[in-house]
Amino acid sequence: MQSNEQTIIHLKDFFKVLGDETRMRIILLLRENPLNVSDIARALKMEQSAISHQLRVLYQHRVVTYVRSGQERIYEILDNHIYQIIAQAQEHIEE
Amino acid sequence: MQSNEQTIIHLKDFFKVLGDETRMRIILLLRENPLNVSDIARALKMEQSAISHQLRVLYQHRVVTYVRSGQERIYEILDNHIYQIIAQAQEHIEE
DNA sequence: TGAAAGTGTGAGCAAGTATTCATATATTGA
DNA sequence: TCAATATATGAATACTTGCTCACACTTTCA
Repeated sequence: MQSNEQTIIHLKDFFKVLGDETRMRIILLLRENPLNVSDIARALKMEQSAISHQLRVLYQHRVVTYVRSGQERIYEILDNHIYQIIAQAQEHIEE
Repeated sequence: MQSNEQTIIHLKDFFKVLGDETRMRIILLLRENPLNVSDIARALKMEQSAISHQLRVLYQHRVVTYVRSGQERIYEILDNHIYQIIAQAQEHIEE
């Protein structure tokens, strides 16, 4: 396991993205299936704007991507590998 | 993979702890071997107080523990499983 | 007992961040 | 083209957080 300066920055940035309740909820929600912004907002009972802001963070950090469908954007997880990490964290927590 | 309210809170809290540069440095530093507070501060070129504050966060979240040795506290990682999670995150990032 | 060394801790401050509000942009369909 | 719908975005604000400073606490040893 390497741990130079760049790696450390990338690691903490990655974990920081997961270290927010709203973003974590979005990630877990998208495990079921892709959803558009309004559906996510409704599911989490939050404003569309707040979700949109967080989706941007997730997009910029390559956690999610989206496909257009008319005027909607259907967001989905870019790489399901992230759920392995979350599952491992969950195991770790439950000890 | 379960994802009720409590689980989500625990997950984001766990990731939030890892989502800080200083704490990540400490964690990676302690992979080599246990260290006391002064040594950690010296290694990271930071003030003892700042390290002490962060060690408390790591301790409260059960990432590290310590043994007394005279007036020193030798900190060590509580569960090495955490390095598996970090390694997986690193793989994820490098894609 | 008293000084020294190692560490912990509370207050304060500066920087970062998540949300809301208002509004802009983009797409569709009439 | 124009209204309606979906989403994005900038500004403002409240909240969080990491660090420093000053000092308290603890242990050791002379």
